[in-house]
Amino acid sequence: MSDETTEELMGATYRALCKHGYASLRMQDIADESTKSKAALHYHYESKHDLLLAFLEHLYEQFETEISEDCGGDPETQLLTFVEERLTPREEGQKEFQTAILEIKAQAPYDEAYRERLAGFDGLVFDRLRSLLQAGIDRGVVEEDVDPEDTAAFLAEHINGAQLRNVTVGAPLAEARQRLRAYLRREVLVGSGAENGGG
Amino acid sequence: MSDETTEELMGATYRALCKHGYASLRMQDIADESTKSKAALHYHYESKHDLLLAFLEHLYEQFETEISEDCGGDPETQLLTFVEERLTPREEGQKEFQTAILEIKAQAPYDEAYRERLAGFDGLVFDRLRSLLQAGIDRGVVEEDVDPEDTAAFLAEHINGAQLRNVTVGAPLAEARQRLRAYLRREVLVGSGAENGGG
DNA sequence: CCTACCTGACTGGCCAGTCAGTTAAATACG
DNA sequence: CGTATTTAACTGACTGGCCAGTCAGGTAGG
Repeated sequence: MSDETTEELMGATYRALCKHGYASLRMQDIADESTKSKAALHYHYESKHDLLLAFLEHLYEQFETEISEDCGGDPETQLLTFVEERLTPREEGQKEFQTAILEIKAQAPYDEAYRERLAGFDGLVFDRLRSLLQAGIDRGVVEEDVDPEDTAAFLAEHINGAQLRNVTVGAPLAEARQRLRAYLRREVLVGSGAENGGG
Repeated sequence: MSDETTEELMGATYRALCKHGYASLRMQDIADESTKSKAALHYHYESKHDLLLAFLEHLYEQFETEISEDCGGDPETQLLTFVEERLTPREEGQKEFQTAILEIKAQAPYDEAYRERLAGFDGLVFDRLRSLLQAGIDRGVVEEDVDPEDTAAFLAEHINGAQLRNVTVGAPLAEARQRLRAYLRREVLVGSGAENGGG
């Protein structure tokens, strides 16, 4: 299959997921977002499941590239930016897409292949957080008693939770972002936290 | 419909959800867990969706009762217990059930009725956390600069995230529990946190 | 004329929901 | 009291729509 075709089908899958979500996604929906027919999808991919796995793989590679790009500024800014970026919808349809991904996450326990791909994403986020925290400690902008491993996991959890709570009950992401920023400044970053005001 | 029948069908729905999850739950699966036939379910409930809503309602009432029961001990213990209880599978099949609920949460954006029920659960947890924090402040076991509203939301988010990350990528709940406990002791509770050890 | 790519039409399985009864218990009636 | 009638609670068999996946071709480039 040509790179062009791959790219088109991955794009169509993205758009279809945004429009319809995962649970009610039909092969026809993906075909409708592309210039190809439903049968063409089955020509290129063995099954719907197979296509979705390829899509996750594709997404992983995109994310991997993207995540290593935005390396501008000091660790403090980078950490704040990275964390808040996870909680800020950027493009059109980003929110719908997050929801679709959440649906896939909820399927992970029933599907090892999904689980593996999703573990990849989580690992990327976790590693990034950990290395930013470590860099922060090395340069003295992150508190010395912060354990990068623990804190990275804590942050990864919290980002997940904020997204989930936003999707589930409509809790505003902006507020979750503020709370997490406050946490970072108070607990993690040097020079703006609790040690300033004792009470 | 008799209370007995209601109870049986709600129980059957619970067991079926544990066994099959939400996405691949069939009316037949629920019937199989009860002494009734599939047609009987349709006799009592207008549709599958209707039955599931009734189930969520039932669950809400159970949870509401349960949550107001465990009112033993000081606010500190209660807070720690409550938070950690959310991150500790109790009964058989609790984990599977949490997964099924997560699947429903992921459907909330497409289904207002689900969203309302789930907002109810979230509200129950949030209110409990907030009042425990307030009680803690009043009795001097929770730091005075803690905002009960913000911290309750932060905790609710974090609990959601820990569960999600556990289900999605198999991150151990026990570790998430420890991290959250550490957070509470360090940031929220008086007398065991950062102010003890400066370096 | 062969291969890669693609299509419209079709098929088979799945499953929510329906329907035409059946049973048993309650209620009315002589 | 015994018998007729109604009603609630069911059941097994069926139906109709949906959709992933198939297939018998078609077309264009090498």
